[in-house]
Amino acid sequence: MTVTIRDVALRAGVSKTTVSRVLNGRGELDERTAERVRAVIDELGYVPSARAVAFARGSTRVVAMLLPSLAWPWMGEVLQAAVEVVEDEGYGMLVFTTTQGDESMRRFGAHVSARAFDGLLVVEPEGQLDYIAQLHDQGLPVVLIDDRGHEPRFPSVTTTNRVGALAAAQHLLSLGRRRPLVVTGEPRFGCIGERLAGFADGYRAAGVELDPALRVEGDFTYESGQAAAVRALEAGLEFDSLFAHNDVMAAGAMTVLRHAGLRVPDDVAVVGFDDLPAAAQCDPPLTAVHQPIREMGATAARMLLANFAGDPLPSAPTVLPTSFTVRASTAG
Amino acid sequence: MTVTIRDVALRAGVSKTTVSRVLNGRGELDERTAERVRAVIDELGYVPSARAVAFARGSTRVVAMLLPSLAWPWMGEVLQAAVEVVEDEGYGMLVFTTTQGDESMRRFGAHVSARAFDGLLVVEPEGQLDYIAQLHDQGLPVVLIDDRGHEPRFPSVTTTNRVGALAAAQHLLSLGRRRPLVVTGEPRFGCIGERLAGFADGYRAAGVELDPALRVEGDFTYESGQAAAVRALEAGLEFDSLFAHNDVMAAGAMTVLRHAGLRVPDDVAVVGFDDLPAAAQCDPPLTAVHQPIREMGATAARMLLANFAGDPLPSAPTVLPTSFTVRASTAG
DNA sequence: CTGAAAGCGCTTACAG
DNA sequence: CTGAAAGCGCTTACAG
Repeated sequence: MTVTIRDVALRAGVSKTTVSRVLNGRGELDERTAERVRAVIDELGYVPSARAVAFARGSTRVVAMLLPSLAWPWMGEVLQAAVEVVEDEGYGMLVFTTTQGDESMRRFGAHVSARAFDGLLVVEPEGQLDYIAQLHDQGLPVVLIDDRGHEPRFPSVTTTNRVGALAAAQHLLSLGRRRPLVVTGEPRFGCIGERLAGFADGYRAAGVELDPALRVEGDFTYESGQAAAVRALEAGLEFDSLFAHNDVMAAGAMTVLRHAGLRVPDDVAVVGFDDLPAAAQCDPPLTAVHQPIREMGATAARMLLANFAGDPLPSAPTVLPTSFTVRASTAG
Repeated sequence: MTVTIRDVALRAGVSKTTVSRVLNGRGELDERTAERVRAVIDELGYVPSARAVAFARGSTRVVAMLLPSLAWPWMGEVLQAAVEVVEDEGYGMLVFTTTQGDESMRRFGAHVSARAFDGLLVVEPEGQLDYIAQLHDQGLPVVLIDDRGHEPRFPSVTTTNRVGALAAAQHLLSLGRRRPLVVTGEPRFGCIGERLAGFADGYRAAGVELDPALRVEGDFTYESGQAAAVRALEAGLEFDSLFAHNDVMAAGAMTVLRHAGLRVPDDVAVVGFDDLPAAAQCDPPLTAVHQPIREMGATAARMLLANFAGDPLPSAPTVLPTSFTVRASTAG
């Protein structure tokens, strides 16, 4: 049989109330009594039932994270970072993915309604931003990890897309590259506009107006990076560098460039965005704007936990700075 | 105020018992009564509290997964597959990682003791196989997803390492490659022995005894794949093909080969193991033994859920077959 | 077919 | 400093 608070109370000769107090360090209590209770707890190997505590307290000590497919490397990174923070506080992390579309959301909604967790972390909630906002308005603590520039009406953590892209421009300029091909993500995302603007800012500051023809749209996939490079080459575009809006497209593009006989970085210097671990494993290793993915996940989780402890969630987005990692794809 | 079973009972003019019955479809009940109760449930938007149900039933409808860092691509795949299965049954998935070593295990142990979930999925429990076995012996439903050949004393799902490696050998032989360099993982893992044996089997069947000198040890990382290739080249080893015990080492090795002026597949045909999505994004795209990672995750999750429903967990490992994916790294 | 009542294992005013 | 008692919101024998 599993030991309960009652067993401990009986054995220690105190009330359950007292045991509960030493467990939670609440209320003044005679240090000797506490000592005795602790001894019994150890002796019996007593651990409070998570179910009973959750029920009695009305909170679960569990936070949920809603994200698209975990099969994307970016997701593993944020999740990992958030899990670590949450675990440190003894909380559990419940994960939900949206790979099944509406069906996923229906299932997720059931857990929300059942109040199966105390707070929520969200990543890339394409199409359900309104639903999430509604949950937030209904009182569920929510923090969005906003890598797509959604700028929602509820708490979020994001990064400096514009400044990051500016750094990419400055780096390429410092290498004398004045005709960069830009491989963008889907323009409907706010971050794409920011990255384009920041990049243009950098060139404009050096007196270079970017040629709109040197812009190809991708969709963040490897294949779209390849396709973008193919289109640019077939169109006979002339470029001495390439700035892709994520690492993966940069990698796809580099493969195409190499097969076309172009050398990276000699003929084309390449810069990515994200700086995931795989960036270092490209050939050549990829220079990239470093997005603080882990910090974003950890910060969002910390905000949520602080909120449980009584701190209000900041209404303005929390912005974490990008940095810039130089590797062989630009640094010969 | 959130609506409870009491509100529904009152409004429908029945007892809480009856409401509970229509909720759980248990016991015979007048269809008209049930209909009326359902109407009230809809009207009030009633959803049973997950906390209260878990407490009353003594089970949580949550399964946990313990895995090493989520930052490894393999992990995202298994997790994703398991999450989908679990979500389909309305269960939640709690994730724990072991990136913090003993501290992680201590925290995880606290959740186990608190009976915070009904069953456990484990991946690569290096060093804590005994602890997990102990949990299993104490009655916690556990399934190991065994990609490392641990062959534990409790339920597990694994794949055909030996047969997979055999297929790699046959493929290389069909290409006329008789001097394969083998880049292994750490030999302490059972799967490595099996992959070596299966590969040797294939060659032996063709009358070729593999040269033990043509074996270099790696540790499953990209860098170790590079290092292995460097060592082989520096040692002046002659090989016309390369079989790496995972994709990532194959990718690392390919980079080194290319920089050494060797062409893949013309000079060296390369085969990996795992066939993660990234294999298709190598240059050239990587031929690989396909490990059924997703099926392994899904199967393990299904076994656990079936066990909750009363099915016994199989005592022998459940073995899922590998397949073989041919791409340009061997198929010029 | 339906309900009253006990029970799941804690926490938390309230009283002393 | 400590305890008796109510309460959290369900499920489940048991009785009818």
